[in-house]
Amino acid sequence: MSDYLEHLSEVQREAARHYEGAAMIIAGAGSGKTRVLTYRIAHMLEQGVRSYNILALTFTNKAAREMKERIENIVSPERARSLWMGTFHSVFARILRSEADKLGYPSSFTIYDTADSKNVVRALVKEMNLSDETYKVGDIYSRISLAKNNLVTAAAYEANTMLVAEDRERRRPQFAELYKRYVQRCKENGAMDFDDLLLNMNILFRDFPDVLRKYQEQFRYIMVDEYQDTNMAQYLIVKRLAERYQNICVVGDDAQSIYSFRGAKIENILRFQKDYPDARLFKLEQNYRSTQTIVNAANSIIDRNKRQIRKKSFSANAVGDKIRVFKSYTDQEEALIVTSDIYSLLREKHVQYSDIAILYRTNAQSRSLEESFRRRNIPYRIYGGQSFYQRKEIKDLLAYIRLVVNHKDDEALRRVINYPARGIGDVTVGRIAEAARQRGISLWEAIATLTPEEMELRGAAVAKIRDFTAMIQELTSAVYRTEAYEMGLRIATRSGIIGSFKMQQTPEAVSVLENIDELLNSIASFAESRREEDPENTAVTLDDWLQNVSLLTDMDNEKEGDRNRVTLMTVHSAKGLEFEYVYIVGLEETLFPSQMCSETLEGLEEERRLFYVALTRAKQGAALTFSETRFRWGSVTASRPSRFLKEIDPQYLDLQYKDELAELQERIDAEGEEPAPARRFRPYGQREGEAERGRTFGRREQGGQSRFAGGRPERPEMPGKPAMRPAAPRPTVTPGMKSIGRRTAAVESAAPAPEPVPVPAGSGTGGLRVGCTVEHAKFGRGKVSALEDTMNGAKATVLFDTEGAKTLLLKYARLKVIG
DNA sequence: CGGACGAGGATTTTT
DNA sequence: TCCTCGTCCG
Repeated sequence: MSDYLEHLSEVQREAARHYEGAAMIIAGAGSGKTRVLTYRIAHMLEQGVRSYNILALTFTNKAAREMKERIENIVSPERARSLWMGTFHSVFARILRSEADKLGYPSSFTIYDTADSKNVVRALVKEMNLSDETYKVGDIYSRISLAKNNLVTAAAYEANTMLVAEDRERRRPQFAELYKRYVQRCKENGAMDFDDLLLNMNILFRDFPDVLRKYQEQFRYIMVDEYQDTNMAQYLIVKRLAERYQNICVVGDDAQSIYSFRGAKIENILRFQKDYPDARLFKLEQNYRSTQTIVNAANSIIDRNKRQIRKKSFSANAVGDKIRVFKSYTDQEEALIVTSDIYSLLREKHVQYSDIAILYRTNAQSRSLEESFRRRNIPYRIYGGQSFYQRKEIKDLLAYIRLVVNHKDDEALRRVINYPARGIGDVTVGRIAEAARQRGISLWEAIATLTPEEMELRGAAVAKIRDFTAMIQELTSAVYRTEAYEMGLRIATRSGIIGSFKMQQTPEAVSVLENIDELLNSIASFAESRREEDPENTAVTLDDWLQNVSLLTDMDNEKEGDRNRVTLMTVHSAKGLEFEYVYIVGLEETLFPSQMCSETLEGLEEERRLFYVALTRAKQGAALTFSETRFRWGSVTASRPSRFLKEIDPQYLDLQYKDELAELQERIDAEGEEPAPARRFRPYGQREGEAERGRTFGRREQGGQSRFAGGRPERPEMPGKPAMRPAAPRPTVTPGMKSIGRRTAAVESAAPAPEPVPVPAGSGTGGLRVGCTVEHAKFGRGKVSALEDTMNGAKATVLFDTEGAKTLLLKYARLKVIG
């Protein structure tokens, strides 16, 4: 236990042992940052620091969980138990719940995800009779988010003549009003959106000095990981918390800052030493992860960025293989090349599926890869944002749970009042909404307390509303005395959701039921892990679970069966991870770098950092691919190789299409550094303006926080809710996996014995022949009666047993060959 | 009121 | 292509 520091290099050890006072650790990719943080905390605990005095903020829940596990292994689980470790959002949600009354929220407030927030905006735009052309939901939402992240409240916004003038210029004069109503509506609904979690922390600390003081005392030691990706709101929270003891350690790498679109300010890390003049600076420059080739290649790219803290990242590992570059003609061929290359890896090096990752710029790119993997029996796992929770059935069930726990949640109520269909239509809901609006009460209060006459309801609607109200009431009364899983199941059953799908015998319905089952299972395992952590806490209720759920992502659930699979994810989600072999696909102009970002220098530099992040995920080897055409926006578009391919020092590259090397170089050269952007694809929202405005907020705010207004003290303090750990295990989901057919394929494909894949010329038909029996997720079984190869890919005419003859494009139809 | 059907949009990245 | 939204009819 005392030799744990010996696992560190000298710099690492120094950084780990320095825990009194401020410190900044600049940690290059693969420099053992997590290790340092882990040992640092372990060391503090060994030195007698109490675990509950330590706050460690990470970027993902997974990172927090893993770090905590490692710490527990070094010291002991008991000693590490009360560490405050988690994402900004989850830690602050926990604090806000216990202080909610001060800000006028219920402590069981709902956390709105992006989709919920957009629904609110959509409803408001409608209510205010604004054109949804000029007031595009996405634009409005991101502007609100931008304002919040820069601590500009609705009141401050309205009072800011400059911002208001800007909106007028942009023909969106109602924006300030919209913002105001949005905030109001969320509060009425007892809900906070993601940005509120940060903004409200600031308001809390600003308006309640005693509360701030309390947390300053509690968090005497603060650590922030991925500091380069913190935004203004996060920065200020940390600054306030650390003010008293100044025991703050931030870790980051400016070269890996990739979240400016979300308001992250790279300045925060650049400014740290000004904020804490006594701060010690540690630079971890040795990369222990990757081969020299990979590190050097990555450096050769990032060196092109102007604004950065210079550091010399180096590797003392093997030189390693060159980075291979593949070219394909279509995105499907690209997928095939990757597939077949994976097979060679498996054959030639002793590589497991789980050692391999495919990284791409946009989620949409996963499609062709997925398809190819499924066809060739490569087990894979897609990590895609929030996908599981965006499934309709999941959102529906969640809405029920939300409503049961928090009656004020109008969004949830609207969603479920007629789901499953129970004869409460728009007209009825409209009348209720009107009655509620007139009285300034929530929809729930309306249906629960008003008479039918007051809501102008008559006939069948009255009884239906009464039944619905009674059902919710009955469920609510059970929540706090029923175990979480049990309660979840009861809601799913009682609401009629399960019943409505059980009636249908379609494969879709079965799949929906499976998803619901997975959600319920995740509740069960959440409850279980909570009980493990805290044996005295016998009653884990559904609202405990709910309060965490919107902060979870796909990353947060890993199932045993998921172990040995190829990982598919966006570059953004790959941050902080590492793999033996990495494929970065879709290296084309307008895709990577993204069209939206490559028009400004800042944008382009961020894309470059993104590429740097992607490349440095690889330990042993990396391969890059690009395609000449790609299926985008519903049709095939031509694309050109990414400028990043040219930016890598060619000595580290191994082009796999030798005869065309010259051509490539020529072509890139001819096109110059800045290919003209294809303007026609540009959407309404003016990105440049957006960026400018972002800066405006920043400048404003630094000078005067006085601008932000917020909740005033209302009631005395209430006892806090028991603390929550971000440990809810989640079901395993392959996003986009809709039909059972697809799921089965994914599971079965865990087959061993990889076989070589021929790289075909016209591979469209994938083993299909006339006369084959096939299975289709929707149409069931059928017999192939004709095959045809067209420009668009192969087509098959299938005579289905039940559905008759259909002609299907093979690249879309998921046909399973049976015999 | 609710289901069927047709039109049109979708793709930046995430807590 | 797939999905969502709006309209229309039973």
